[in-house]
Amino acid sequence: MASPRRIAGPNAKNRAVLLDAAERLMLDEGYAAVSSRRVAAAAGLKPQLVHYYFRTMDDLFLAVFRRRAEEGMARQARALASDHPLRAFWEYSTDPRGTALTMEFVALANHRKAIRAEIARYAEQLRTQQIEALSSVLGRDGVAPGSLPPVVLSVLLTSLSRVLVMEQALGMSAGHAETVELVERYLRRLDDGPPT
Amino acid sequence: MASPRRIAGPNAKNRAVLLDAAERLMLDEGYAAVSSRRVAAAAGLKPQLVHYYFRTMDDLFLAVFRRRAEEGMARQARALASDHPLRAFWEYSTDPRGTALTMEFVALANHRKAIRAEIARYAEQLRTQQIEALSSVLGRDGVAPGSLPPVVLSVLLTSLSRVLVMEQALGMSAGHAETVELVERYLRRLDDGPPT
DNA sequence: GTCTATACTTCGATAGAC
DNA sequence: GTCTATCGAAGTATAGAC
Repeated sequence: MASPRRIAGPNAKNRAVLLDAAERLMLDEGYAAVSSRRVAAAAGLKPQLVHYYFRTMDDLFLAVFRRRAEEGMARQARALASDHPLRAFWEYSTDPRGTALTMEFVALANHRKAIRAEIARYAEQLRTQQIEALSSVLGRDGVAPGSLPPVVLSVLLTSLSRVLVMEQALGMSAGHAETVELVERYLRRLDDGPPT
Repeated sequence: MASPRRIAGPNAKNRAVLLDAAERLMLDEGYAAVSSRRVAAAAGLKPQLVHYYFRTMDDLFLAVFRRRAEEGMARQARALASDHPLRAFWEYSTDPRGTALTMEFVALANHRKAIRAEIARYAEQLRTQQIEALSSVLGRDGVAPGSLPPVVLSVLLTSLSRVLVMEQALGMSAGHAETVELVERYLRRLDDGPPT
C-alpha cells in the first residue's frame, strides 16, 4: 500500500501552526510560494516537519482548504438566514480575504488534480445552499416580481464579487463603485420589498 | 549595469518556438509548470537556450503576455465594431482559451510584481475600449432605455464570462445555462432594439 | 510520538566555448 | 550571433535516530 511512514495524528501540536503559516503565505505570496521550506521557516520549524505532519504538499493544501471550507459554509448559511439575507450574503462574498483565498485555490486546482475535485465539490455545495436560500427569500415560486431567478442571481453575485476582488488585487477600480452601487440598491429592494 | 550577458535579438529564430511552447504549457498545466527546463523540452531545445532568448523567466512570461495582449485588443476592437457589437463582444469574452490564459496570468501576477503592473495596465486599456464602444452603442448619453450604464455593463459581462469559464474548468455547470440564456436574450435586445 | 540527517530532483542563471 | 558546461540554491520526500 501507500507509505509505511508514520505521520502525526490530527491533533498533534504543530499542525495548526503549520496550517496558519501555509494559509498566510498563500494569501501574501500566492500558492506557488507555499513550499515545505518556506512554510516551515514561517512557522519557525524545520522543513522536514512539514512532511511529518502532512505526508505530501497536496495534503497540506487540502487541510488548509478544508479548514476554511467548513467555516465558509457556516458563515454563508448564517448570512442567508439573517434579517437581510441578500445584503448579508453580498457583504460576505465581497470580503477580500475569503475571496482571495478561494481564487488562489482555484488557480492551484488548475494543475493539481487531487485538489480540483475537492474544490469543485465544495463550490457546488455552496451554490446549492445559495439557490435554496434565495428561492425561499424571493418568494414561493422563487421569482419575486422584477427579480432574476435564484440560480441566475447566485451565479451573478458570485461572479461579480469574485472579479471585483480580483481586480482590486491588481489595483484596478474602473467601474467598481458604479457597479457596487447598483447591485446594493437592487439587493436592498429585494430584501425590503415585501413580496405581495 | 544589469547584466553584461549577451541575449538574442527580437527576431531570433527560436524565439517564437519558445513562446509557443511556454503558452501551451501554461494553458495545459498552469504557470507553475513553466520552468526553463520544461519549456525547452517542449520546444525540443536545451534548457539554457531559454535564458539566451529571454534573460529571466519573467521576461519570458511578459513576452508571452504581450503577444496575446496585442492580439486581444485588436480582436475586441473588431467585435465591438461589428454589426452586433454586444453579442460579438460576449462571444469573444466567453472564448475559453483566451479567458483561461488571462486567468492564469492574473494568478501569476499575484506574486510577480513586474507582471502585475503590465497586466493591470492592459486590463484597464481593455475596459476603457469597452466603455467607449458600449457608450456609443447604447445611445447618445450612453444609456439606452431599460439598459445598464456602459461601465456597469462592462464590469458585469467581464465578470460573468471570467467566472463561467473558470467554473467550467472545474467541471461545474450549475446555473450556467440559465444565466447564459438570460444574458444573450438581454444582449440581443440591446443589439437589435433601435434606440429611438 | 516527535524530530533530524540525508537522498535525490529540479530550479534559475551565468560564464565561456564555438 | 548561437549554444553548452556548469554552479549554487531550493524543491519534495524518506529512513531512521531519539
